[in-house]
Amino acid sequence: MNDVAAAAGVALKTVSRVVNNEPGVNAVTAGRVQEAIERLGYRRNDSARILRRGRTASIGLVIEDVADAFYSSLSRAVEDAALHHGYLLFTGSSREDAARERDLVLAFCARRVDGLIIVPAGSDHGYLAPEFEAGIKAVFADRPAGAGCEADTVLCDNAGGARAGTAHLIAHGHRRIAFLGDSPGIFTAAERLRGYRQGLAAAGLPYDEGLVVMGPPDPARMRADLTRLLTASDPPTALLTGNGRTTVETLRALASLTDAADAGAAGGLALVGFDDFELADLLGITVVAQDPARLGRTAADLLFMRLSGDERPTSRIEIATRLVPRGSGERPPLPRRDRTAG
Amino acid sequence: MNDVAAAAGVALKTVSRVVNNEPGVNAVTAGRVQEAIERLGYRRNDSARILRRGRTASIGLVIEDVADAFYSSLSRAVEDAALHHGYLLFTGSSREDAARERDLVLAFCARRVDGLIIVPAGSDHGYLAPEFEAGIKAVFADRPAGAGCEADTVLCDNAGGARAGTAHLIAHGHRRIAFLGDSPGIFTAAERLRGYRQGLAAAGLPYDEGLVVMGPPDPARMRADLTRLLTASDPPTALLTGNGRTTVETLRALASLTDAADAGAAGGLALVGFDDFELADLLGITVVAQDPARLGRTAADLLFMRLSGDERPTSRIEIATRLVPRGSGERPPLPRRDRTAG
DNA sequence: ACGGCCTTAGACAACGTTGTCAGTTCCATG
DNA sequence: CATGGAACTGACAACGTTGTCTAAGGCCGT
Repeated sequence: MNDVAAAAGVALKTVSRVVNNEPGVNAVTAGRVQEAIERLGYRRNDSARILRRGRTASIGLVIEDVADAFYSSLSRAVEDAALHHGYLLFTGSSREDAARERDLVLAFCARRVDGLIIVPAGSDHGYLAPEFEAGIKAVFADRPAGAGCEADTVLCDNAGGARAGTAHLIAHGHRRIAFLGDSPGIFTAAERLRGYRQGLAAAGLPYDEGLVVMGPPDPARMRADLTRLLTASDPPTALLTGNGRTTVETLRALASLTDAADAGAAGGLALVGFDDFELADLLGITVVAQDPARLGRTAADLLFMRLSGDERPTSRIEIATRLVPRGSGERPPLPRRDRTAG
Repeated sequence: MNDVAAAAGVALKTVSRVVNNEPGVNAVTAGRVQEAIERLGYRRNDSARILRRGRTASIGLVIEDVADAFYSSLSRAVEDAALHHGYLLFTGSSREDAARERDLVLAFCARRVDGLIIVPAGSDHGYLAPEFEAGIKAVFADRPAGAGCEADTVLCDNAGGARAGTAHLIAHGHRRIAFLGDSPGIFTAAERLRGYRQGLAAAGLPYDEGLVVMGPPDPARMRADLTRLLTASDPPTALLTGNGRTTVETLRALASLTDAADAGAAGGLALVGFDDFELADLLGITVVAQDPARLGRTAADLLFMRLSGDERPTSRIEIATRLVPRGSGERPPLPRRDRTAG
């Protein structure tokens, strides 16, 4: 900018005015400055601008994994909102690691992002206190913040969705419904388990721990668990899977079991998956659909309202789920076979 | 930092040394400073640091759409590499819009990112010249830069993959193979068309323009085009689809056609899809698999080599594709039916 | 002709760091 | 005891902007 000023024979401040389209510069002078800018290929240094002005016009987004369809949809919604407000977006994946989440968030804060949208992996967000003190705004998405951290939160109606999925299966005649969820430490997984239990209770069905399997969606582990479930003395006739990855891995496991000798009840199992996924329509999989784009958009809207000075008490928004019947969830229970004869 | 210095009764510079773990500070002093830092909740301002040091330890990634599985895999690989090198990542989606790509890139440059990884949407990258002049490093991924822009480039072997897919179908007896590609203006789409033609030529088969349909994967348009293709007098017995989205929409269209009255040859069509996708295994879809993670990793590696001073001439790397047979591509041609009798 | 206002332009400090250099203290050594 | 050097600490400028304040000149009304 100094060079431009020298080249155009004006003061630094005049160049600044031209660059920022500030009024009060004579058209002729502005033209001369413009010409110098182009001749020198000058581009404003936003780092200095940020330092001087105190606002960075950027926000940070911490999700669990960009490569996951749910989070990449969310990501895109946030990105659109950011662009729309003229903000730039830092992105990082926590990979379900609380320390990594913390490092990312603090790195973003060190860059003085104006706001954060966080899908928390950890359950302790005390580390944010000094940042809040310093005026950073944060919105939690998909999962609530850990205790002692007051912030806006946007969630899916996890329990409600799981309850609806369970009720749907029950309405189609199922009495033994297994729940396959992600690690119970994950908020959404726990909530969906809760909804499943509510669904059973509402229909007067007993809760059987033997029908519940939880853990990260590792193919080998899931295949083993499914085999165990289906070869038990009183196997389930329906499955409720707890998230997209789990649903997909369940389908893979079921396919491999159907091929194998110990196929058992795998063939006619009813299935409802929590979270929609690409091609579920073609595969005829009934799902409880979330709306990750809406989740992201809502979180971003909240954040930008805060950034524009909104000081209302923090809110907690739940986004409704929608049951999409596609066939797999409407299958009636298979008549029980005597497995000892198989 | 000033406040911390005052609180600890030391000079600014000493605090700086402590914060940056520089040697030459007495343990006792360091302790006092540390204590003040914690008491005041001080966090270093990286904006100022960046301004002073000239390096931002951040890179910008411009892709086509985060919500697309191919790009989100690529994204994740880049993110991992960035994190590994201690860099932060700006992300933005161009949405296949050259102007948006340009705006994003320039915004990143204004923030003085150290490097860029770009999946170009536009074909003119003259706007980058001043940035290169200023020392920015850029790597193009998935598609080459427009004319007059010398930079490292990492591509898939698009033509080779399409050639292999075509050869695969020919090897299974097909003679009339349709190609369904994305808009011909997109580099990868054009390259894949080229590979398809090479594949035909290598087998001595004629190139029939009537068997080629290109355009953005819009469901309605694709359904109409497929219907037209399959109800023609001499319909194809096999399809080669040009990317993930196209494959998926083709499957949807085929499913809907099979339901409909004018099903025609849709049922027994062989299909090879360019680009692998989630659940292709369960659906039994033969694909020419790309490796987006490797693409991203390679691009990031190249970039970080440049950032660490590598001055070798720019390179252009092609990543091999891999044909994954899963059933749909191994179906023999259906015996031709006399459509006038149908 | 003069004072006041508006337009345009520039000087200067400040944003919060870090690199450079200089100063102080203290210990070991001659 | 004097001296050299190592270890530690601090003063100051600079990074490239922008906000504030002041100055110069032209125009208007009186």
